[in-house]
Amino acid sequence: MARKPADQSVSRDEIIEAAADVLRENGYDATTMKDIAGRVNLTAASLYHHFKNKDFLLIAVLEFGLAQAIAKVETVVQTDASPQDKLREMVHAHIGDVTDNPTVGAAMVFEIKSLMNATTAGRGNGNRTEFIQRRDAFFQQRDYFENLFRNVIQEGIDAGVFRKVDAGILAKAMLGAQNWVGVWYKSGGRLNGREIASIIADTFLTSLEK
Amino acid sequence: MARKPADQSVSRDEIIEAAADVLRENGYDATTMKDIAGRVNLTAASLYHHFKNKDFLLIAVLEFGLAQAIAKVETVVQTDASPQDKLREMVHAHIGDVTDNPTVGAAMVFEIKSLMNATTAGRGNGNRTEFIQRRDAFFQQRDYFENLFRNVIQEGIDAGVFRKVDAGILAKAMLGAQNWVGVWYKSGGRLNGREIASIIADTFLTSLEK
DNA sequence: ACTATAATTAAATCGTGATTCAATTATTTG
DNA sequence: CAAATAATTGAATCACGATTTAATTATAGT
Repeated sequence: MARKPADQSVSRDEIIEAAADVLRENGYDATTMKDIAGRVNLTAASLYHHFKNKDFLLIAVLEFGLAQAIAKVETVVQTDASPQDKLREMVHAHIGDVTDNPTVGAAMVFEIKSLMNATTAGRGNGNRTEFIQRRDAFFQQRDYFENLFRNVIQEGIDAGVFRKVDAGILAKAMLGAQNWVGVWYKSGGRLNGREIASIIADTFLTSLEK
Repeated sequence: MARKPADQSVSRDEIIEAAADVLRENGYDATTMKDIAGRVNLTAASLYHHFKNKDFLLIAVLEFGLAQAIAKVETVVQTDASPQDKLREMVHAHIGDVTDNPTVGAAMVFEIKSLMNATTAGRGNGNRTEFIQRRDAFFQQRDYFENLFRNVIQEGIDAGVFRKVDAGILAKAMLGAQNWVGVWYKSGGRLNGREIASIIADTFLTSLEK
């Protein structure tokens, strides 16, 4: 009943993934610290060694998921492919991320709500301001992610290869459709992630054709 | 401290709308029965006269919102307009619903999660089965709603006015984009609901052109 | 080896919030 | 109007779950 030997020790990242799992299944409030701890054979109390409180654990999960999505999409953006090809690959990257990591995918849709309303009432309150900052930073990252799409769309328009549309709304529509996949997707269904991505990418690219 | 005179009396529907409001702001778990009751000048205890428990109140809100959306979209479907015009109007109906009733709109996205995980642990348990039924029925309605879109898309394909696409996925993509509007839309923003609907309808219709 | 630091835990706090109860007043029905 | 029903409420219950604390063992640094 104390520190576990090195090989049974649990890392911060392992906790985050476990938390994402449970969150996916139960949602923030329905998920107890004990549930999360259980997944990695720890007790609830142990989690407090790694995270200040439940809110911070939640935000860590979301940051993790978003960072991953951004990373994948960014590599595509940095390519020197045509706007069409870039956008197509970005859709694949995002949907691929969402489908083969449904755990995080759904969380990104559902739990942001919990994030906005997070209390961080934890008695100690210097936390509160720190939390607010992390949360705001998170939402900025969300915007950044969305802008990756918006910018490529705009690039295409400026380059004359895309029809002239409202890039901002288009980007939001795309993210809506793509995020939603994380909600309804079930592995083993009629189509796999790649196929779904193809159809959705095709839908928007066709719409953008001049 | 007992029954209020007729004019101050609160109806079941008023409670549902108040609940939708609070839910929109705080999310299911963060919303207390007291919060909801407060909105209509009742006490938490009073709510139990109208709803068996919190879960049933939640489902009542969602049923209400979905029924409303379905009603609007259905009237368009029954029209004898062309698939193109029908689909355009359906998008307007849905997004219009979501934007001028954001309260319910966001709930439809976020709270279904709470619904799936609803406990209805209420000691009395004959409730449980009843709840399961209501919940299943609700999800069937969701499917029905989605199919309204799917069917019109398919009609268009069959009639040769739409490009041949996977109607099922298209419908999901559309609903994803449209539902998402309820999440980011703020009245007073750059565009109003009608304008947003136009852009999104245009996006998908263009994509479906032969 | 020895000391400081890290990781864990069992057990104790502490609130909060859903639900239940018994009592009370308004409406409705016959 | 009397009885039955509806709508409400304040005051208990009752659990559960986040967080804190003090103690304990493993590792790392020197």
